[in-house]
Amino acid sequence: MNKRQTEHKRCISIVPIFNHLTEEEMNGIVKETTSLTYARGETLFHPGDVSSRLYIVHKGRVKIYRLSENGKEQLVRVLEPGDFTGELTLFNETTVDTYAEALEKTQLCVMEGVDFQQFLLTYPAIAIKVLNEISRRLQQSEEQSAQIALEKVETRLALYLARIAEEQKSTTITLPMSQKDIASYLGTTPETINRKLNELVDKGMIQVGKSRKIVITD
Amino acid sequence: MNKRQTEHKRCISIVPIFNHLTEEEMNGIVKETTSLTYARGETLFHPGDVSSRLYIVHKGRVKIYRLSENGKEQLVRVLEPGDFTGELTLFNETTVDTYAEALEKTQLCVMEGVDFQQFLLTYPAIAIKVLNEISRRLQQSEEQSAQIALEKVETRLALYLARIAEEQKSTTITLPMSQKDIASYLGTTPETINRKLNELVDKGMIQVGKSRKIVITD
DNA sequence: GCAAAAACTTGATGTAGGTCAATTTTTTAA
DNA sequence: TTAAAAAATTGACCTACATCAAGTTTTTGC
Repeated sequence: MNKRQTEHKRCISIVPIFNHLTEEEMNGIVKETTSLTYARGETLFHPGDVSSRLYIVHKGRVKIYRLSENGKEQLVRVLEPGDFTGELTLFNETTVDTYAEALEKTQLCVMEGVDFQQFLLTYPAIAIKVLNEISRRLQQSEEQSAQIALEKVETRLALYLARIAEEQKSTTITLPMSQKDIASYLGTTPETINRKLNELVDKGMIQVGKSRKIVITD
Repeated sequence: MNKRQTEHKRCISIVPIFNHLTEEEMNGIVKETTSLTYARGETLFHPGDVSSRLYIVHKGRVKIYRLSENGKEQLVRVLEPGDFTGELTLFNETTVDTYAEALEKTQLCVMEGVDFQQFLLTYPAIAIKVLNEISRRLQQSEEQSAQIALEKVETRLALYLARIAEEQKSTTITLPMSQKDIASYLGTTPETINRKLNELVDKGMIQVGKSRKIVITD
């Protein structure tokens, strides 16, 4: 196995949906993937692309977002190492309808949709893992939708901070993105996020430190 | 095959994800399903239930919705005959977090999650079909989320009417639900929907008739 | 390390649409 | 068929948040 393949394998092996495979099976996938590297700010794909590729993040982070006709941005999701994305409607030739942009220097493994589909047919257990992951995302997306529709910005922000605290298993958290991106994710504006953060400080619920550090006191 | 089984089979055979199965395969599923009937307004399940069942609509319609803490409702989706729902995170024991309520007299086929999972392992092609369907839903949900976050109510309503027109393949449409439910679906209030409909009439873009009929002139 | 870019901050002002309330119309179910 | 319930309609008022603008601070990339 050459150096490039070793690199791919390292990528595949960290992906939750693949990580229970045997050595041999994993090598099978490795053959089908190629590796790509993007610099911060570079675009992986954008609406109109007809790619049906599966992207798996190896190192770095990728943000997935949409634009409205008047140019406003909605951040859909941020991919961390081990996460994947791509048009998973593997049968129908669908057009991409989101933007994907590297938030920092990012390395990905890429697989053609048709290969991935073949792979799922060979390993149904993986298909079910993928199904689980997509279902989880669907549930999250529907919850997000409901929150934007029903909750005030302050509530959404508080819920968001609580989730980050849970993810980071600490009441001292580092925001994983800029206030601008948080605003875009929560369906509001950077100014409002900033003001609401201040309100939470005034209410004694949080303290804000340098470089996106926040201590949750309530 | 007895009468009840025939009934089930009729149910299974209309579901897009199952309808390419052979006679024999279909009979295999039929054995695993039971039939349920609900009256208009009855609840199929609600948050807190730990059921992992798969529900397939045979006749009638079911609305899936969420409630915020302050009691406001967000309509997530309406299931028509052939549609399915259920916690598809088949592995992890997840708790239901939505309400499901029959919009009219509704007949469903029900399968236990564990049976369904076994089924997907046996027929990987069906797993991929389900994956396709869930991916499509995810895409729709993310689009919905972005629209609520970024677009004005008038735009959302116009897009909604356009989609209904496309679904019904006509510029004379019958709204599939009450203004109250449309409001809930679009993340606004019945009063606002009513006013925006009137504005569209004033602008000469639509005409409204009796019993939820609308003619789209623009 | 430094210049440029991006992110953050704060104030002033405007408005889309939410809320409340009361009436009329339509639908439902017995 | 009809009474009761639900849905639609309309008006008056209010507020959460967007928008615009103008600094200030932090981060980035060379």
